[in-house]
Amino acid sequence: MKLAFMLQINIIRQDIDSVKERLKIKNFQHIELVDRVVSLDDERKTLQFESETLQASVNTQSKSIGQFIAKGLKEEAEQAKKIVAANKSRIGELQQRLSETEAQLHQELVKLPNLPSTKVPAGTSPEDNIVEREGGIKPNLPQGALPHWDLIKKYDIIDFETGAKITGSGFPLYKGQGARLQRALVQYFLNYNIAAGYTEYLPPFMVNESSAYGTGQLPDKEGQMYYMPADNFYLIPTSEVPVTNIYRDEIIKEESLPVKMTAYSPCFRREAGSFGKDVRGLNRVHQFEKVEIVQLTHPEKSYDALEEMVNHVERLLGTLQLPYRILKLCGGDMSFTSALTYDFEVYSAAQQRWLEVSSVSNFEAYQANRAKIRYKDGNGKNQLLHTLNGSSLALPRIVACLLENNQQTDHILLPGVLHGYFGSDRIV
RNA sequence: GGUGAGGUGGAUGAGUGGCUGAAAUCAACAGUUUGCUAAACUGUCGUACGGGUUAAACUGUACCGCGGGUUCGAAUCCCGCCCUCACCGCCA
Repeated sequence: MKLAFMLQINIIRQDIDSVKERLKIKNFQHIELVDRVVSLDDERKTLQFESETLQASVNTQSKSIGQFIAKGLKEEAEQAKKIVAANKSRIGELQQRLSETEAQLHQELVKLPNLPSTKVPAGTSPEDNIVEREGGIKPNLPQGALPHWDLIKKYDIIDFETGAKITGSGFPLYKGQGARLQRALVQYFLNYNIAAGYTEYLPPFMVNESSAYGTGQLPDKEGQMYYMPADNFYLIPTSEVPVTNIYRDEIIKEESLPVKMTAYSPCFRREAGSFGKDVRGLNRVHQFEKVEIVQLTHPEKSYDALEEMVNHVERLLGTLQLPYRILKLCGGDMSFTSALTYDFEVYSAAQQRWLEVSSVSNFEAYQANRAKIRYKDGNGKNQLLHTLNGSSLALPRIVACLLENNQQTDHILLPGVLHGYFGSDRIV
């Protein structure tokens, strides 16, 4: 971690003004951090230079002490020891200040979010997102159509009340056909990703602090993750965290790129402070199932990979026959770590609103810098690669839409691709 | 949870206080040889942060799991922690 942040400061120093400009596009509120970070880095360099120069002379002296002793020149040895002792106390002070400065620099640096790509539109709220395209057909629901929170009761497939009894609100208890539908969707999504060349992983569902820093959840999302103090572990908010960290501190052969990985995991999110119909039913829960795709790519190929991933998710949504739209997020709505993000939303016909079901992002070198994920280039130099990820897909809102959009008077029809996995063409 | 062994460069693996940023072997890369492949031979071959340079060259410091300590000097000695492996206990 100590080494990695050094790389980022050099990128900032190359063009301080443009860094500030791009942070403004991201609606970042503390632009002054950039200047602070640069001046801390100046201080660091000065201290380091002075301390290392002194250390070099100490090292030379120490060698000569060894030689004096070997030749039996006691007087000279004692003399040299005195000089060394004087220098060492000075080095001690410098080192002290240096490590304080480094700690401050690191502390400030990790507060800086990723820079948005030049393709990102300015904006501060979801209204400023740009609709790239829409697909699928919105259904005309019959009179008396029910929202999913009523449908799940009607068919007895998800029990929020008992989930709340067992754990708390936002922890759904899936039952019978509801549980089976979860399993069917996970299976289908994984197989779909594997067919596109992704390697399947089943990762740990808790991560340590280094992993959480590596992908940028810390320090930004501290408090949004469930934390286990006894072991200093975090429950994962997405399998992006463990999966990307598979390659933390690794150097990958260039010819092995891109690395394509997929994983199912439950996701745990505290999501404090929301209420009302935004969080009703499956719209927002503390634990949910998700299948994720992650790519590690050559820096020059990452935007091609992003497009490929967007198309991949779009086709997947198409097979579910749900009406969807793709948004390019504006600077202010993007995550801390992202350089460019496309959100996928499906249309929830009974609620008559769009629900986010996937978010596909290019992090460029931001995560790679933190997690020290590199490849060796043609000149034998280690270079940061680019990381990307996306949901394919998050289950709850998909389920909400499947239920609402396909409801009939006494059953719910499922799309054809799920029949085999679910073992039936309908929920009854 | 208990006991024991161990963590050294891409890999294997030497190294118990200065001549060790680290032997040797393998892998990798470059070259020579070779009809091709193979083999043989020669050379290169860790990382990070500084100084220096148009860029190099060159040069300083640190790093042998992590963090402290002893010493003029630590991979090597001491303390704490983490991890891995083995066996035992418990257990899905």
